[in-house]
Amino acid sequence: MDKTFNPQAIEQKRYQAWEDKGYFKASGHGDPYCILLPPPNVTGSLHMGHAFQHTIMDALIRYHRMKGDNTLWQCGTDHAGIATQMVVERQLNAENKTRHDLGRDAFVDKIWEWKDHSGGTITRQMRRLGTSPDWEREAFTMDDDLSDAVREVFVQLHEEGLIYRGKRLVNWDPVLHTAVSDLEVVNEEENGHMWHMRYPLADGSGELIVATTRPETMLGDTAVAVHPEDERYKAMIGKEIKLPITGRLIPIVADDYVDQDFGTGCVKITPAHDFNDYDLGKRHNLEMINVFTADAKINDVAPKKYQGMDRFDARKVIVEDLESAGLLVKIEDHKLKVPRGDRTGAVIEPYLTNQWYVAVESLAKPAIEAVESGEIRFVPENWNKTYYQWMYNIQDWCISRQLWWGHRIPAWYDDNENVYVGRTETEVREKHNLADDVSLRQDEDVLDTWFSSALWPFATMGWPKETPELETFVPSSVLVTGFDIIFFWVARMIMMTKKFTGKIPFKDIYITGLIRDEQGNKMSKSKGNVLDPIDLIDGIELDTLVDKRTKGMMQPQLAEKIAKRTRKQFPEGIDAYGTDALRFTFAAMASTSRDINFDMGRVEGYRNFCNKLWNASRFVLMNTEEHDTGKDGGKMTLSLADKWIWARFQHTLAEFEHALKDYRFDIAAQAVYEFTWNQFCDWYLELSKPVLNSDASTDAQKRGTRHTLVNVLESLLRLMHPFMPYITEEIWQRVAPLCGKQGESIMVEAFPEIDATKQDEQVLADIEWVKSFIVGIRNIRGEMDISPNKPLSVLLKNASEKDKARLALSEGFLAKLAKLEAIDLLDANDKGPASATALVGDMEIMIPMAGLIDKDAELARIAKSLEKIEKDYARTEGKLSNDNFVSKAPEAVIAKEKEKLEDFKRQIDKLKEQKDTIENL
RNA sequence: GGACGGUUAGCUCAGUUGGGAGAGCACCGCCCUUACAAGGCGGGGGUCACUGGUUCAAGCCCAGUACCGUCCACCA
Repeated sequence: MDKTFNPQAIEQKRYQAWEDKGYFKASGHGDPYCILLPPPNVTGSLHMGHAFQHTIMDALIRYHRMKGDNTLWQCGTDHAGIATQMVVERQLNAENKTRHDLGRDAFVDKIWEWKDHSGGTITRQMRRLGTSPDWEREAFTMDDDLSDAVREVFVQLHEEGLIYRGKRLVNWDPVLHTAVSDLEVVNEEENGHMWHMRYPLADGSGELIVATTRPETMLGDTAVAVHPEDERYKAMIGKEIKLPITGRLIPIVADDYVDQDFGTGCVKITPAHDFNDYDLGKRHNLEMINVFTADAKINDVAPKKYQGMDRFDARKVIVEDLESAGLLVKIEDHKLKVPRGDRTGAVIEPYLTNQWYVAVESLAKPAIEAVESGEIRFVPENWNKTYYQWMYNIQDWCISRQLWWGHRIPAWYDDNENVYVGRTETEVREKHNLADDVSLRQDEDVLDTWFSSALWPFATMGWPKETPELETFVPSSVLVTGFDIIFFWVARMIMMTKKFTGKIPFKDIYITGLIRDEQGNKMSKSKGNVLDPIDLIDGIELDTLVDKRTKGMMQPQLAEKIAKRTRKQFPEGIDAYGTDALRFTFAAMASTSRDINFDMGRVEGYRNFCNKLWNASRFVLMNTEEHDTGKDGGKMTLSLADKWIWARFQHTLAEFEHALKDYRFDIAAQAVYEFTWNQFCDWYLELSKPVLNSDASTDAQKRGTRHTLVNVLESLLRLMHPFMPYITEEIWQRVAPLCGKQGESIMVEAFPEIDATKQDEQVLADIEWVKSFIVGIRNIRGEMDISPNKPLSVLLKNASEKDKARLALSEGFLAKLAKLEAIDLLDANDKGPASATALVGDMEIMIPMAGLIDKDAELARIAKSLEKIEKDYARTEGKLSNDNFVSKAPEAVIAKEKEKLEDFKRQIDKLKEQKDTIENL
């Protein structure tokens, strides 16, 4: 084995072997355990959020697989309608072509071509991360099976009247030329203006001043609204305005919606271009005049002058025209929320079109109940409030998109615009008795990508066919995902799965935190703070990293700043930390907090941890390979340390499993780390050396220690495997045979089980005694500047029978670890020579000072600990002298305090005694 | 406007039912001790944001304040 752990050397070959052997498939026996991978976009590449969530899912999957469960990780990718279409369109644009040059069929073919060729990036990267989903079941939301499910759901919902078509105001993306759902619109506050415009009354008797942030929409105004109680305008209700520029006559209406105190108290109403105006228009039966084209230019309803102008150009011209007509009162600066498409960033336009909708109310009810009843559990629990808040106010879902890539809506129209819904055109004709010569054309639109994602829990299991998987793996065990898609995806899966299977889709929903940069900023290309998980695994040169962060930016002017910051933060580039270190980092950071600031220092720390494990294993192997490890029998005597490390391991194992049950991966990781480094390496390996290296040890003792070394390590590797699959496999292959194990791979071994016979509190206490003995001496050495190499003779004062018994059990350990050449007991009344002392319970360890220890230094050391203990003593005494405390606190607490007090007292007495002795030298 | 988080060591974060403030990194000192310098041994460092309350006892429970953040809705 190399002296330093080198992840590159092992990862690839191990993964290939696992996949080739089919270890990722569900075993078919045991309790079902299933996780559904949130299907990443087929266009996507692995980002830190994926890597984090996939690590957690893989840890759970590997754990349950090792526990013997019938474990399935269902994976796949999402066709990601808009994202994918945009990627391929950009490629066409580069060739100076548009999708319209190709036509729909050719364009869709082109996307499939792209998918076959380039769609595998993210699944390749998942493999680098060591994830173990059942790749043979990998699904794609546009696969035939899933498409069948989509059509089936659509038709059934339509038959029940839960899918309908309607002409309504929708969120329209004028760049993509498609409707989008509410969730795909992001509202951000931006600086804008408020224009105050004069609207003259038709009878010439006066005017109203309206305030608007969108003057160009005045072309479509069909009313002016005032509050019914507004004294200023009450008299004008019912009169007409002569709309400037168009000259149309529009009514003044009264409506509660108007806020008297905002703006002028007069609102221009444009029902075709504003959601609130739309509602108001319906209440008042107003005309709806659409003045925009699909790309948000002024259409031919408007006066000739404005036709064909972009909406923002038209705004300028209209404001100018109003101004020159003396109709512009003033322009104020005004902050407003601007709706933008989450994909394009284009300002979304409320736009009147025909779309398909899902009526969600009846679907939402059982979905809410599933969470309220506790059948589905959010972890952390608080997320259910977010879920309820949205679900209680849920709006009908616009599911049609004017795109080419996606599931085409299974609806056909005849020449009279009658609509027929069915699984196929043939079915439609049969069902509606349409003769072959009736021409039918299919709806041009496709479905929202999230429509098919909503079916993921059952469509991937074969629905609508009745399959064994549907029976076994619905509901799945846990959904691991981010809070950003609770509405988009989680809620809709619950609704659809309840509706079509009658079952819940998953029992637990573990909501992970969001990975941010070390300062808490969101990682984004424009901030130039994105980390690629693969770069953390493989490492990356500084120049390459700078290139990656600054190439192809939307705002190239930021490039220089980003380059500079990157060079400052990573002067040497990024080290190759390896998959296991990265995974362990993610596990260790997965606490309950909703934001996770990714700290490179931790990756480095856990890389060091891998190296520590590697070298500890090297030590174990050096001392066991080609030696008798007791695997074939033979008498074995276990040392105190051997028994202790087993007892300690039981604790760690219990803590790990308990933490995993609560999805506290941070606690689980911490437990493993602490055991491995602070117990196994720092103490047990050191404690094994005296046994292995001493001529006085018997074969049985050596065999016992070797057996323990190799078997504890082997168990530990299995414990760690879910977090760190590669390094544990690599080492296990060498270690397992020394334990007499024949298995092919650690990943199909059983997870360690708690062995009650190895839980031994007495042994744990004994080693604590040994440790404090050794630490006491090391402390004196450290503070008194006594070289660790200098052998010391120590005297023990006030040793009890128990101390003596423990001494007998551990003399070899003490001699070696504290580097002692002699340990002698003092008689009860012998004060002994002037010494530096350490306390182990009531026993004093004395290191005679003669020629070794400076008087003042030792006095200072005593003063320091005396000060500390006296403070503790005072606090405890204060408590116990408080009548309220003594009369009201539980007895156990009081007893504990009393015990503490006595302990402090004893320590103080001994320290004072020491002080006197030394002062009198 | 509504909902939900956060504030603990220089940094990133734990702190389970209230009962002697923790980890990693960073820092200081000593050490290349035959697994590991990506290491070993020892050490320093915190008014637990603030105010008040409950309690014998509060980082933890309650009320309020300040600051930071997220989501939803939205006034033209």
